[in-house]
Amino acid sequence: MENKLSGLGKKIPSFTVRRLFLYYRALSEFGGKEVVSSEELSELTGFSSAQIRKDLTYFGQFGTPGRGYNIEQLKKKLLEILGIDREWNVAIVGLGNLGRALLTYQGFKVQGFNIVALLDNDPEKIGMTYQGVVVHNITRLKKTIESRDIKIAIIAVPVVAAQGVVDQLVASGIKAILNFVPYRIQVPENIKLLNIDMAIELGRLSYHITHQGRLSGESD
Amino acid sequence: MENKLSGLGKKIPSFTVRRLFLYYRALSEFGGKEVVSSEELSELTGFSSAQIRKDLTYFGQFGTPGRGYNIEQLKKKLLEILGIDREWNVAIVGLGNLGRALLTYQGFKVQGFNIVALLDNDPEKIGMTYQGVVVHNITRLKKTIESRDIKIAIIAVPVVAAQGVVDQLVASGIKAILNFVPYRIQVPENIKLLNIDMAIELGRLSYHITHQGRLSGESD
DNA sequence: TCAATAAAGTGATTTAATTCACAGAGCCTA
DNA sequence: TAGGCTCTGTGAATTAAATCACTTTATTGA
Repeated sequence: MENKLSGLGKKIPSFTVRRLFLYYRALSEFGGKEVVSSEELSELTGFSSAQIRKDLTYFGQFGTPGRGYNIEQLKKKLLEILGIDREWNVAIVGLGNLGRALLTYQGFKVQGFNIVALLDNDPEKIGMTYQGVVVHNITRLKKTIESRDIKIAIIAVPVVAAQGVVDQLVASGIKAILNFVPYRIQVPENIKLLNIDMAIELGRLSYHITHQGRLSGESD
Repeated sequence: MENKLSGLGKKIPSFTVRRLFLYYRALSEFGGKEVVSSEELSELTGFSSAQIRKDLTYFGQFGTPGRGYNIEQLKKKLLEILGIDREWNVAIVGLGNLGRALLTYQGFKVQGFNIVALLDNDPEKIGMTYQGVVVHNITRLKKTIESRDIKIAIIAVPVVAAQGVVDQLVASGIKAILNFVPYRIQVPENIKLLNIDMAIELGRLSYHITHQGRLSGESD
């Protein structure tokens, strides 16, 4: 248990990581105050104060009993824990409407995710520049990923191309993939794959409307 | 317990609803076969066969012991359960890059979600037509939502505008909102709000890379 | 018509996540 | 500098979800 910050030895619930990010965001909206209690952070984020305290203690003891948490210090710790105390080079593969929209999404840059490479297989797009970044032929994927030290890729290609692209990304040394393709992609277990599937979410919404008024206990 | 299909009386886990959608998608990829067992569906979706059976029995008994599930019949049931056995009118509020990309996303239409209204407050955009749909001034929100019988809205506006837009949507009788704005929006509890927060997901990816090799038990 | 078999359905168990509730640590005031 | 107060940190209890493992039921072939 040498290094508390790493969360070594304990199993961190997946939801804890999500929440840490939201704590960070909430803290960033604070102005003026120096210290915040778990109770105040609870009101701001909607999570229970007990949960906030427990989430934080997975990684160490950051608070002062009787006082609360020093805001700047806690923000710094959260940045470290989440690994966003640095910049990341990111590639987008697939420059259809969604891929191009993601490229312009400001939320990424703010958090230090820089989109430094674009890849597509459409001859019309190869060579074009979007937001100052040139589109390369997907055949140059490995070279691009390696030379720019890219660890994170966002994919927004057609379903039929998705698994092939991912296989190439994995072979190129990518570590994490954000997948917008509505398809169950396979990756080796040392690679982190997160899926954003908008169709599922719409399905959940229509489920909810359809079952309104009944206790169908869907949360989140 | 009159109507099993509605899930009345039981509490349905939120993840069950997600999975039902994925079962439906998997079944749709089947060709030729008439019947499928929970074991086969398990291989196709990655969820355990026991979980699949349990998920389905929340809504009734659809299978035949010793045989499996009739594919066409099960697909039909899943459509009903999810409420996607019909078409939904959907509005997009906010036509920045993301909003426009969502408009062209084919995945929506395929599942019967028709984007029939676009709303923005930018004079440059009002009156323009995207994908055959005219952009209306957001001041006409209520009128638009009501006249087109829109129950679902997708919002992709700037953070500062988000809560205000949602309040208007709620006042207009919307039932469900898919929110792409990285902000914790408040809604009355009879309204379903789902958030897609891409920054959180990137945060999770960088967390994972940063803590690689340690047991930090993040799943999904 | 009757095994044998295959797979659904489901109560019991296990595992994971959240909440509870309180002991103890640091701060402030008199 | 003691005493009260506040709020963290954390085991214990609870709740929720997933898995296990057994029972039941339909089907098929002899």
